Amino acid sequence: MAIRQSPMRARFREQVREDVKAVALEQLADGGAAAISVNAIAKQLGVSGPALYRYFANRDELLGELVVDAYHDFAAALATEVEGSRGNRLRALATAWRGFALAEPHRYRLLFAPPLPGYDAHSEPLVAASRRVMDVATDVFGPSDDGGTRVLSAWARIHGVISLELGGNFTSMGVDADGVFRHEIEALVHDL
Amino acid sequence: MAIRQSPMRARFREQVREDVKAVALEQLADGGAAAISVNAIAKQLGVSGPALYRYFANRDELLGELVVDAYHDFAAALATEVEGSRGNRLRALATAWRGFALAEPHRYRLLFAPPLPGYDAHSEPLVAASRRVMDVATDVFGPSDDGGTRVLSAWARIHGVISLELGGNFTSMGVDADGVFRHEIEALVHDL
DNA sequence: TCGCTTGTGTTAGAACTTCTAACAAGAGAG
DNA sequence: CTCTCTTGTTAGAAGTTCTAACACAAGCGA
Repeated sequence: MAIRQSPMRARFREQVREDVKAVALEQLADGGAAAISVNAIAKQLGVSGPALYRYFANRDELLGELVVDAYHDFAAALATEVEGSRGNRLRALATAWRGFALAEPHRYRLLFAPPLPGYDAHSEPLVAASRRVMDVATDVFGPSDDGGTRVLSAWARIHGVISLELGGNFTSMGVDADGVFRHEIEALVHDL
Repeated sequence: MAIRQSPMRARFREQVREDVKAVALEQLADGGAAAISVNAIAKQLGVSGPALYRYFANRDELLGELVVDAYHDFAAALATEVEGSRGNRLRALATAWRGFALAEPHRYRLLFAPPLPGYDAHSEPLVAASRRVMDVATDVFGPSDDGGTRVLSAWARIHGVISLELGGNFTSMGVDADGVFRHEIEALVHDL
């Protein structure tokens, strides 16, 4: 089955897949990854349950595609912000980074706290997708002479504050998240 | 119902709750939070399904207790390591931190990437539990004169590398996690 | 135009899940 | 001994993912 020679069919399939993912993103936005239900998506699209299994092998495949998409959008957001920046590019990178994380926290979590039980961070499309983010970062920090340690260190520092902010660890102890983030970024800029 | 005057009864209840949580931790260890099933726990304990709802109002309450317990154990692990340290206490803190995260990654994730849909990071017991971790950190970094920014900054940096390591972002791009962590810690020590 | 293949939808249902309701039976207190 | 409180049971509702079997429409070849 599924030789799928007709380009019309292929286009249609792709369209349906996009629709499914769009609804899944809505469910992700309010409720998190656990709230994504194949059944509910089908109902909202006006089709009935198992129809969607013609387009996705299973729920995990759908989730996996959301992760890859999120990586792409994240990388794109970083790239456009960095390229359109007139001032310090590191500051631009960090700002865009946090902007994405705060605008779509559940989607950001998808990248760094994968909820998939049998999640494999080394799978081909995932590594390729995450490399795009690395490329943007490497572009900002210059070619890595130390095997990427400097880039990853900066990555870790940016992600660290944001991760705590998303977890609510700042507001729960009455600390100004904005202030901590700015402080951290200035320290980062200073160190480079 | 449930005046629960008898201390024997109370002890028995507490014992059962501990047993339930112990099995839940097994399921958490292999499979993550999503793999925790009330039904499966009951089966493994030799009782049948809904019996456990006499001890936990629902699955979320059980998950919530696991989070609080994890916070306590995490704080305790940090405290004993820091106190028993002869050398640099910051290094000891960071080492213990990473040790806990690598030994029980799913449990660590429970702390910083809560999987509960209606998760409230500001709930009383949660804030209290996380404050214990803060106390240990504050003890290492000295009294906070800047509203805790310095402590949280260090917290963010330590958590940042570990979070990326747990996510597989290092190995997937062929970077030595050990090296990045050591580099980050030395930088942190140097900055203070 | 006839028929055949391919794709896509349907419903039925298996095997799970959480969780409620009703009931049975044991333990402790008076 | 009795009465109440607590804890277990089974039945079942409502939900989930996902498979199997079936129906139907579209497009292509003869």
